[in-house]
Order: sequence, then C-alpha cells, then structure tokens
Amino acid sequence: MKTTTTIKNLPAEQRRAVTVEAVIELAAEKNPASITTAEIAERMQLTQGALFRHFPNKDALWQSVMEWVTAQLLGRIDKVIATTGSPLEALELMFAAHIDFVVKHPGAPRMMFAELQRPDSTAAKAIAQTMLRHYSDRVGKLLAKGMGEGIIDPDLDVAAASVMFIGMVQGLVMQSMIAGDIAVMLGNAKPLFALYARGIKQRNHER
Amino acid sequence: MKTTTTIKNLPAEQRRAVTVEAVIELAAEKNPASITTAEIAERMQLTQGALFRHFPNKDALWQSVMEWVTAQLLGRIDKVIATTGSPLEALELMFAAHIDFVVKHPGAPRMMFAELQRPDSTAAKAIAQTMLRHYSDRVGKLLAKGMGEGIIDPDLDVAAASVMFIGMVQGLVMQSMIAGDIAVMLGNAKPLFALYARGIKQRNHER
DNA sequence: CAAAAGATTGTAATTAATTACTATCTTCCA
DNA sequence: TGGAAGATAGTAATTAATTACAATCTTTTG
Repeated sequence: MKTTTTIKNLPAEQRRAVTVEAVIELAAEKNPASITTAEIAERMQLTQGALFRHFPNKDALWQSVMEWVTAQLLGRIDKVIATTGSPLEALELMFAAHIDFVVKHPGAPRMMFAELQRPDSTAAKAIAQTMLRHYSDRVGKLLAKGMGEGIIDPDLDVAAASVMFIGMVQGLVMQSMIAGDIAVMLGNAKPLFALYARGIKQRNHER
Repeated sequence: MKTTTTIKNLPAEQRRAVTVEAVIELAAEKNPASITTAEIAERMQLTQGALFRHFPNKDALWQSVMEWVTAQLLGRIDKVIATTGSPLEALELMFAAHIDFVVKHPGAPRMMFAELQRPDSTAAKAIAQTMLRHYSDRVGKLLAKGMGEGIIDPDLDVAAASVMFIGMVQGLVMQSMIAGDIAVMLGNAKPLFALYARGIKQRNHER
C-alpha cells in the first residue's frame, strides 16, 4: 500500500496547483511578502530548485496564486447571485460566501492586500486590482437593482455603500488578526450585515 | 548658506525621530515587510551602518515606529473626543481625524496591518494590538454614551458597530490602493460616515 | 508485448546579490 | 579636546535562480 503523505513526480499542472495551495497556506501564517521559495518547497516536501521547473520565476507563481484567488472568490459569489432573487438577500448570501471563503483560506485576503501594496506594476498586482473592481461592480449592481425594486433607499450613495461592503470584510479580517483567531469572523458576520442592511434599506414614509 | 536638504550630525533623539519618519514614508510606497535598513539609510542620506548607532536592531526601530503611530493616532482622536459633546458628532470627527491622519501618513495603516500579520510575538506586534484595542474601546464608549442619550439605537450590537467603524477606514485604504491615489479617501469619507450614522441612529417611534 | 528512446520531474550543489549587523577609523562640535 | 555621530569596510546568513545529473514516466517501435 502507500497512503502517501508525500507524492512525487506529479504531472506539471497538478504540481502547479499544489504549489499555489501551499502558498495560500503559508500566507495564512505569515506576511505573504516574506514567503520564500525555500519555505514553499519545504511545505511541499520538495527541493527549492524544483519549483522553478514549473514556474519561470517567483512572480509567475504569485500571478498563479492571484488567479486562483480570483477564480475562487468570484466563482462562489457569482453562483450565489445567480441563484437568488432578492438583491438584499443576494447581498447577504454574497457576504456570507465571502466570509466562508476567507475562513477556509485566511491567506487569500492577505495575499490580496500584499499585492495591492506593491509599488511596481506586476501582473499579479493587476489581477488583484481587476478582481476587486469586479467585486465592487457586483455589489453596485445589486444595490442598483434593490433601489429599482424599492427595497433600498433611492438616495443611497452606491459608491460609499460598496466601499463599506468591502470594508466590512476587511474589518472582520482585522478583528481576527487582533484576536489571533480566524473563527471570530463567523460570530460577528451576521450582526454586521444586519447593521449594514439597516443603513441601506428603504424606510417607510408614513408620518 | 545651506538651506539644508541634508542635515548631518543630528543629536541622537532627533535622529531617531527622523528615522521613524523615514520608515513611515517608505511604508507608503511599498510593503513594510520589504523595507530594508539600506533603503531607510538611503532615504535619510545616511550610511546603513549608522542606523545601528541609534537602534540596537531592526526590531527596536520597528517598535519605535509603532509607538509613533500609536501616539499620533490615539492622540488626535482623544483630543477630538475631549472637545466634543455629542457622541455621534464625536464619532464623525474621530472618523475624520483618522482619515486625515491616514491621508497625511499612508504608511501608518500599512505598518499596522503588516505588524498584525507577523506570526511571532514581537514587541511591535503587541503595540499594534493594544493600540487597536484602545481604538475599539473609544468607539464602544461613544456608542454606549449615545445609547444612553437616546441618540443611538438601544438594540445596536456595539461589537459589530465597532468592527464596522474600523472596517470603514480599512475599506477606504483598500479603495485608495486600487485607485493608486490616496486622495480618493477624502471624497468618500463623508457619505460613508453618513451611511454608518444611518445604521446606528435611534429611529422615531411614531406610527 | 517489451525494450529502447525520449520527455518530464526532481535532486543536490552552486551562483551572485542582498540581508541585518559589526568592528574600526574619521569627523564634527560644544 | 573628548565624546558623540557618521563613514568605511567588513561579516555570516539568506535570497531567487541556475547548473549538471538522476529518477521516473510516456511514447515509439521491432
């Protein structure tokens, strides 16, 4: 038999996938900017040089990581939006899906933030930027739809409401980093969205 | 004459202060975790080795930086709180003061975030954590006071409202990083707080 | 079907550059 | 003039990337 803690001679595509996962894992434990190729290799039970058989350089690896994060997050979110009628409910499920993803992969938001901080204009950074733009678009569209349906306050500042939506996630990430415990996000997610909903909802005009 | 682009032979205390400022400046331009002592020295027109005449090691320097950020931010905020009667108005001015500080020193929030991400428990990280706890306390106290005065919804989840307050700042920082322009924060600050206020305010009970 | 030929994946060692930090000499100025 | 501040020139360790070589998988072909 061979229950295989370590798998060697993986086909290239598979090895690349495993490498990306290893980076996400490491990003959960330390500042992504400080992750070395040696650490990645060690985590995968591989020699450092072997990494460069699958990625021409470190930047290319980081680009793959950002593509993975983008596909994962936008994929989950779009699935939720597609299967939900009410825009307000969609926003709530979208928020929950995002939190769920971040709890499962705490390294993902850290990678995002680290990439956005880079001064140069690398491919990885560009991916992170477009991803967030798409994310913001999704929120904006749902808000606009809700305004059309009379559920959301017609005087709402959509840009501000989008910033606040992303800020909520970021605030939870921050809180979990202070607490040193990722799970605290789950407990605060629901009341947080309730507060958000209270701010954007249309009010009764009876007086 | 000598209009002093470069000032040499500064007294130790002054040199330390200038060094901290240089780090904050660099942190605005790149990931704080990637800042090297050589870069800091270059920015100050000093040789790299000279830095270690004023700081025993890099960690000590980073600790000083975090102490500076703490003193600056909490200082500004406490001044605002002390000179404002209404808790809701105090929250708004506190938010404005925070944004103003971040716009003037974009490196500050990045240093905070980078410190919180560290896996080890350094002195600098501890300072960052306590700072955020104090910050959260200030918000919580103001919210509680507002609830007592009947201005803020008595059923409000104070913890969630605190997370959202910090999240707003973080969201604006994120937005400015996408845009690559720090000043966008100023334009979105006011509508953002208005949305926040709408979520936490006490409602009229006439019906 | 089996063995040779080729391609793929991985190892171990080494590279030049960069890192934080130090020892020693020089300059400044109170 | 003597102590503080900076310059100069180092150190050992770590970094991403490259090398020559070996193991292993896949394809071809007699």
